[in-house]
Amino acid sequence: MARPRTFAPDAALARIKDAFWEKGYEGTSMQDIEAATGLKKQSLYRLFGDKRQMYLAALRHYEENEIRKAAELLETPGTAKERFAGFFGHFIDDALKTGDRRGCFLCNAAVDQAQVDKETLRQVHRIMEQVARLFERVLATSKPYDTDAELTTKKAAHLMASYLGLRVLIKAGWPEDYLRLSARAAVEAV
Amino acid sequence: MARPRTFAPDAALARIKDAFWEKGYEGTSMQDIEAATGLKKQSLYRLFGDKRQMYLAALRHYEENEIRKAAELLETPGTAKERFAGFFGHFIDDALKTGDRRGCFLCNAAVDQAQVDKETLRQVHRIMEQVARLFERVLATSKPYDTDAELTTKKAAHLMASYLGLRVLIKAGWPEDYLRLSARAAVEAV
DNA sequence: CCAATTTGTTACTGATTGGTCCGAAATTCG
DNA sequence: CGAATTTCGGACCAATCAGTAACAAATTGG
Repeated sequence: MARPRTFAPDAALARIKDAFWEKGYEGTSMQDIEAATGLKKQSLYRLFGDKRQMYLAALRHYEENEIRKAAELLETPGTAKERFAGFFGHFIDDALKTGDRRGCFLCNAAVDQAQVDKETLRQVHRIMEQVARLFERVLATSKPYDTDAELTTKKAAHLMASYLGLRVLIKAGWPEDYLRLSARAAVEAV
Repeated sequence: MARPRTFAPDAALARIKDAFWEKGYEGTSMQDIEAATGLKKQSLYRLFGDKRQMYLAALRHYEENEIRKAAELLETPGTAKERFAGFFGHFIDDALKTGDRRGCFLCNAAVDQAQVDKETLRQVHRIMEQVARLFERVLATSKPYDTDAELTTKKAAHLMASYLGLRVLIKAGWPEDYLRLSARAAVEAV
């Protein structure tokens, strides 16, 4: 009884995520979002509410797609060191291969919006906690099978910082060798 | 022969730095800067050029003040581990005590402007390199007196990532215990 | 085929953006 | 004191911001 929409909302959201990911919240105008999605404002507002809700939806999309993909990267056989080496190496490879310097959307959001918007802060913290738990799971389920919970948490906390820091180093334009060194040291500490 | 200015340019720049530091480049309007400095646009533009130059000047001010202060934090007696433990601990203490969640301006700039503006990228990278060299110097001049240059570089690269990551964790609202764990692990890897 | 309903599109809103112009106030040197 | 010079302050600029209202096109159910 109604005209069906001519676009896939999820595909549009993926584009919105890309836009915010690249330029940040304030750096992305509604015009940018229109261009990225090929949709007009009215459709966007009807679908997502306002700009802030689009940002939060983009963050959720990042969680459900990119973070999920990253989690799968850790689902490999091998020792904990090997698994994390592959994980860290992937982001370096990717940045060098595609020249993608957008960094980690989660980290970007923490830096440029978590301060301004409490809901963003909550979401960022929640998703980061998820990642930390994932790291702990990997440490506990692969050689040398950490059993001390406190030690595991500490290692995971260190890996979190190392991961976020690495992605900032990538954004700051450090050369490949330096990134590899940093990643190697992080993994060796596991 | 001319009317003297009624404010100290450096003090004004310090305020501008604070504004950008807190809200980022796009998040800070000229109105915000007027309010922060107590100066009018005309004076600001005459003194610094345009908004982008104000940002770059603020970055330099950060380098010459905050980074310098941080460097002095490392100028303590003790082993390398002790010196870095004090260094990392300071930022955690400070964030908890003052509630200051602005993070590291250098890291913020890398995340939100290095991508957009090449000069910012250059400056950020240059200053970060300075910090990395400082870390290497500390590793080489305190127990256990690292002599292998490659190992020293690797440790410094790891400390850089750990430092930047820690400051992102702080922005993301992680609790004190977690921050301390992360810092402790980073220091232990030295 | 027609009425109901939801889509997409155009035009517009008031507010704010970074930046400029120009006159008035103030200070120093002659 | 007076001329030169510079700072300061408000008005002003076009462009852009996020968001809205109103209208036309399209599709489905009756």
